Amino acid sequence: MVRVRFAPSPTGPLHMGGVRTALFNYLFARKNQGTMILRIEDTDQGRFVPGAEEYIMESLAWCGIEIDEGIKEGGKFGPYRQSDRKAIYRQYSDQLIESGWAYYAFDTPEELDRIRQEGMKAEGQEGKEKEEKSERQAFAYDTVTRMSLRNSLTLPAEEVRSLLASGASFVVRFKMPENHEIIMQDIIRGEVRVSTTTIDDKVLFKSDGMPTYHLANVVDDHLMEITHVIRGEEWLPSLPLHVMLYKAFGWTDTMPQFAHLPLILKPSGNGKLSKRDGDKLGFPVFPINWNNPETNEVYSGYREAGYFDDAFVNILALLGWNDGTDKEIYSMDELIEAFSLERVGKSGSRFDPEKAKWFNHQYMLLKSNEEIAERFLDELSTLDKGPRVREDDRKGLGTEEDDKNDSTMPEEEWDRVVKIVSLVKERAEFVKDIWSQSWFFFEAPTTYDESVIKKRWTPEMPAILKEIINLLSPFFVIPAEAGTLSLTTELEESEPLIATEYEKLIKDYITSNSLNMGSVMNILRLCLVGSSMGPGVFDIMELLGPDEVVARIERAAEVIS
RNA sequence: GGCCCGUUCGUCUAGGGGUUAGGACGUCAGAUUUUCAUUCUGGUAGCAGGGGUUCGAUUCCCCUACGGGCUACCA
Repeated sequence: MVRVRFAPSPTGPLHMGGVRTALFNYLFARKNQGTMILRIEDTDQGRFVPGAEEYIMESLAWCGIEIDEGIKEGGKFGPYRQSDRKAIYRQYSDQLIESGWAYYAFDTPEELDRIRQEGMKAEGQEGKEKEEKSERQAFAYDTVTRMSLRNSLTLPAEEVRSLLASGASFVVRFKMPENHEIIMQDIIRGEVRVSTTTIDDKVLFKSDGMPTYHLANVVDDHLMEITHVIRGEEWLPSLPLHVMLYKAFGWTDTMPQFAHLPLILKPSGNGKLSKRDGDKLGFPVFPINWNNPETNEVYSGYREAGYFDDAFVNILALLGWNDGTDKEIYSMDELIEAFSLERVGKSGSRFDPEKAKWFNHQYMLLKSNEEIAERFLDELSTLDKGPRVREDDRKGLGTEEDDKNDSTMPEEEWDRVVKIVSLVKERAEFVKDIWSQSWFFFEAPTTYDESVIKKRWTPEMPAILKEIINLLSPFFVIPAEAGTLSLTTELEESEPLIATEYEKLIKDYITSNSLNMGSVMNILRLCLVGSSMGPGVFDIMELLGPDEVVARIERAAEVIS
């Protein structure tokens, strides 16, 4: 039975690299009918950030990453928050001391800092004689230095006992064996060997009574019966320690398998993508908006930037993984089906925001017009733009509950929006682009592109436009003389013109009068849209209806000439 | 500095001892179109360098370079 965990620390928002780690855990779990666990690693009380835990859960939920065991979901291996498991760790720390794998250390952080400083100076002087630029050897609490520091290895047993009894502050350190080669297996990287002489005596248990990541992680993974540890490459350097810990506890037989994922790098410049990048890079690094409770700053997320949840997951999945085919668009189910850790690459990947947009565009095309229309209307209601939905109708529009297409919107209006979406979505990357591609369906242009006028407008144009108006007037929905009147009865009686009928009407007129197709069409577009953009002129006419088309032509002719 | 990991077009990547080194994004050009865009077609561009091993290395090994990670009583 496969059991994996995603174990973030609630020190702030999760960034996209963290989400990808969660995703790979999830895909692996589902692929193997295993269990996905969310464990909150909050052993550093100093770095606790309010709201981060909720943020993590909401982000994963948005991505469709389902948790089987966790704080909210429960499970037999709880609690799932390390601060709630505090009582557990002490006994394991004690166990290691009893078995000689760990020891008490009484050096204060200040003392150690001072030693580090001095070491730097001493090395610097020494280095001067040899090589000016030689860097100092960083101090390490290790197999050689530990014998000259204040700990239960150097102090008389008596003194250790009285120190502990007096409540002196202490930490527990792992006693890294000397000169031992640790051979590790990583699913992604293969065999990794490290000599223990290069590893220092890591703190396992802090003076505040909490374990460090290393202890908590190993103890919890063991207790929670984790079978595979899938985490970022930044943990690879501590793998030897963890492996030694399993050995020290006598848990080698049930030690999980490890897979260290390559990192996601910034698109330009150096380094891995980091939380601190915030919005500096010109694209979001967070899955959903993050409101920093300390500064009240808001950092943008993919959700709010307009990315579809499935597109975002797809983008993440292909950062460092592929199934060996040319396929690039995957649903979550397809990802689960195709996923394997063996096909995760070894090298870090730079994130390409341009390609991310392309992915979103692909999902735009894939989704139904109705789904896009709903999102579009939601977007418009927050922008306070768009269809002339009456005030009382609009009330029903923005509310969260209203998932199905807005019942308060008249059906013809809804159909019209869907039609508009179908016309412009192929040229949109995000739902918000749909407005900039289609606003002229909802409001008449007030300005007219000068360059088009300059290029296409001729003295004969007013007469030509007049002729076109005459061509269309027989199809008015609202008779010119009538005032406000009931349009329902009129609508039922006359079928509105469709695009091909407009096309025939106008093209016939143009050819029979041997006019220039390009000029007339472009001027027509200019009248309707105000510039040279948008879908086919006849499609625009169909959706606008003859009354509006004529009104716009009249207004444009007046303004331009 | 030390330890560890990595290195195929600008980017994401496939491939793997003998290939015209494949795809995608981007970019450029052409075609289509009444416009912008889409779309289509085509082009551009890559095995970090040096040594081995081998009949033959981009592929295997070593070194160097470069990139990245870690080096806290943070995770």
